[in-house]
Amino acid sequence: MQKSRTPSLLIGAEVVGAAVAILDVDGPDGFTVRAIAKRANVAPMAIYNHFGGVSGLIDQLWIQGFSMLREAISHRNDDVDVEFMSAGLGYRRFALDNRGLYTIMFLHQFRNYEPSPESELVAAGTFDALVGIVERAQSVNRVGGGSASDAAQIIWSACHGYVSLELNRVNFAHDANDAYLKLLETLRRGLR
Amino acid sequence: MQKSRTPSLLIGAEVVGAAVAILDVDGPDGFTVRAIAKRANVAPMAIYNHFGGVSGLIDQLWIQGFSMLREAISHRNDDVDVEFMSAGLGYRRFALDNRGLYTIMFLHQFRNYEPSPESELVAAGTFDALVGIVERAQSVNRVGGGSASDAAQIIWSACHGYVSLELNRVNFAHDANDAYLKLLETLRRGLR
DNA sequence: ATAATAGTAGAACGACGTTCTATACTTGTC
DNA sequence: GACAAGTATAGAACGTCGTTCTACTATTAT
Repeated sequence: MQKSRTPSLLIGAEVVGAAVAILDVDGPDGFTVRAIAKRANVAPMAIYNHFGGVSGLIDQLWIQGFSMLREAISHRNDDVDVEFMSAGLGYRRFALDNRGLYTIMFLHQFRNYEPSPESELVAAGTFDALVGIVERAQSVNRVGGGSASDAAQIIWSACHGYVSLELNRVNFAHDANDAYLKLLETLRRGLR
Repeated sequence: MQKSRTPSLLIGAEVVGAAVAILDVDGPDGFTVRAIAKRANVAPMAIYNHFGGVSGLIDQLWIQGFSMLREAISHRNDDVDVEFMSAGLGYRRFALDNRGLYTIMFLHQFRNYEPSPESELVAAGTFDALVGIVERAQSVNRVGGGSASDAAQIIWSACHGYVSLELNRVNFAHDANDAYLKLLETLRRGLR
């Protein structure tokens, strides 16, 4: 017996919300079609009708994650030092506040999933936002004159590595907040 | 009909070898009990008899990985700059040469797997090796006088982040080798 | 030669991703 | 309000997964 139906237009949002909630709480282990559908009050088939399967759903979450990350690191400021620090702090805040999305983006290789070309483009756009920050810092000689891409890759690597280890509970620092600040300062000094 | 038997003493090594080989080539997707057993010319049950299940096998690989990583970053040298750089380069070389082990240690959350307390100890020991390098650098004022653990965490974060993104093909640098060298130099300058 | 040890094959269980089908709720149109 | 089209639903089904159990047999030690 069929109890009720979720309107077409809402299904996408409900499923995405349920998927994120499950990832936040249970991690990849709880991320199953049946569990997501149940939490979204939706039939398992809905995930296939609306996203073309689990890979399509993950792709949607990937895109949402990189879009949000781009916003999280983008805080234009005339003081490039302030802009750099708030980008770095924003990166970590995004990861800690959106563990589920960060898991999809960086922490887990989902079965049979490969990011679509469109998803790769969004990720590249997020990276470009960071390159922009570096270029503005270079224009006032706060960062050395080498390749902006290389410097951006270095910054991203360091920030990602830190939160990645932190989320996996592999942080031996005395104060996690303080150590991250030190990391950002180290990058700023080192990149001069 | 039973064709032949693998002697008890060899089963462990055969299974570990097969598991690593599968991870290296196929990644986590190919990492199944049946596939590992087949490649090792062993019965699936052997994994349960010898390792107590998949979790036990992963634990063994985790321990082997962190032991090898410890060796890979440990190259005592009177010149602390040389020691630092060879540790950094050794870290990346280990990751690139042992993608399967690195996947288990950092890149994938395996279903129902939590590192055992013994495994955590080995990982902590690897981190301690890095702390030792930092302390020797501090003793000759090549690294600032703050917490050695914090500095080690920063270095580990940056190196892990770089190879993690690189292994996931998220590297926008023009020359991956060159950008990694820049990363190490940046850390060295920034940590003064 | 005999007995203990231990690796083997194979069936079985529940849960997974995925596909298919028939049903019945919703929505838009007359 | 009646009707047709669209679409979300439940449920069965397939193959594969981790895991457990059992009967069998190759190996090893006595």
